[in-house]
Amino acid sequence: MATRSSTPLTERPQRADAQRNRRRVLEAAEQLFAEAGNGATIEGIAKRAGVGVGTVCRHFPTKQALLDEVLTDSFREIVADADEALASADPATAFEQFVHRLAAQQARRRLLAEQMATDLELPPAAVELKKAMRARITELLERAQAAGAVRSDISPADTAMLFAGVAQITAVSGADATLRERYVAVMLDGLRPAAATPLPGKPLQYRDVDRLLARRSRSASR
Amino acid sequence: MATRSSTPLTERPQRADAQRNRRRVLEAAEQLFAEAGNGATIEGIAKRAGVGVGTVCRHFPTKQALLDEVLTDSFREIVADADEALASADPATAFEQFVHRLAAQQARRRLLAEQMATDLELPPAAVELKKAMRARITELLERAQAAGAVRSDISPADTAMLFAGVAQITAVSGADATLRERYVAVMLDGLRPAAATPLPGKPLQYRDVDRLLARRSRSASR
DNA sequence: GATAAAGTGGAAGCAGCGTTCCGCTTCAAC
DNA sequence: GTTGAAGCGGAACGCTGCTTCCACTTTATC
Repeated sequence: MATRSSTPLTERPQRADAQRNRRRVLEAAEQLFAEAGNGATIEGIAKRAGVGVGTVCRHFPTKQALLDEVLTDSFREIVADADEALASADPATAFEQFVHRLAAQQARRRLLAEQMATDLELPPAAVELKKAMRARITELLERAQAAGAVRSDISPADTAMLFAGVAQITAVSGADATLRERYVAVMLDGLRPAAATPLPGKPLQYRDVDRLLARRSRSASR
Repeated sequence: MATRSSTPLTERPQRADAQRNRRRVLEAAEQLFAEAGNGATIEGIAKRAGVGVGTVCRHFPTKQALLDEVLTDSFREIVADADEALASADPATAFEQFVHRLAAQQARRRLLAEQMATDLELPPAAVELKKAMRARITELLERAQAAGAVRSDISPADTAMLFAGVAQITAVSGADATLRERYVAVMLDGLRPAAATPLPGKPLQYRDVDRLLARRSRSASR
């Protein structure tokens, strides 16, 4: 959706078979990235999509471009999930529902979990979506806190980190959805006001997250 | 300690400088694996140790061998931490103390967190240590549960997974110790009987973990 | 100190993977 | 149908990182 549209106008639309192939590649990439994270190979993606490597590399000039596209889709879906949850009347339910969905997204796309925690370079479209996602998380959390359903000494960034951790470990170990939900539930119990014991340290701010990631990606690129 | 001792007896002890270099390589490897996980390169390790790549590769014939050695050390330390905690009189304190230490180990050695969740192939020495570690975790948890300090519907394997997740996300994102302790504390709150809401699914057993990992490492070796 | 074994550094070899290139095929406009 | 452009596959290329090899240096023994 991003790559193709560098055609201003007065230009031929993409050929039908090309469009079909592009979609196939994207689907294959999503699957393989989900299974193997960044370890998925172009050749593997091409094979699963039933095309040659050349085709993959024309539609997406570099592996990073392909990765960006998949990643952007993920953010889009998370934002959509958040909007759906926000429509719910009950703030507590909204928060819990969203958190389960967030973890599911991250588990399904191992890639996403990896990237959310490590890489800084994001395509412009994804940057916007990430901002939107953060705003939604903040709203969901603050509403739940105002309703007394969630302890007040944690921040949106804390929330994101905590559930990213749970999602990542279940995704990486190849566990199933039930196990993931189990751990999300434990995590949610830890966030209830009733359970709250004083926490060490201060709530994490989003700008701290960005600083951490910037520092890390500068030192060891991997 | 494992590689060198294939010398039965009536054989020269290793030369002094060789021993020194071996230790240096091991230290450098531990540092770099901790920082960059499996992404650390032999050349980087050699450079940090102040030796040539040839030297690294003679002491440790493959990268995996080096990795095994570092990993085995980690397990050893965890078992030692557990023994120390077990010596504590109060089961609740013992459990909490150990869990903080476990997360610290896993965060310090990003490698460990990765391997604990993904790879199956372990050197024989590490296999024994892993068993010992599991036994310790079980004992710490069961004592804490018997004392009413931890909810009874979670298993030792659940515990390991949960804290591995927290440790991994803080390690990968390069967060500091305070933040990690903060999240471990939230997690511990989630484990208190007072907070407990019914959990979906069944407690994870260690044999389930092994099955998961076996399946995963068979499908995508990465 | 002389000597032989042990150890060392780094260049060369090799393998995996992303990217490029080009002759051939397929589509779609006329 | 014909034709030209768009798209395709996969071999070839280059880069990066693990491993091997060997001429040279260091250690320890006599």
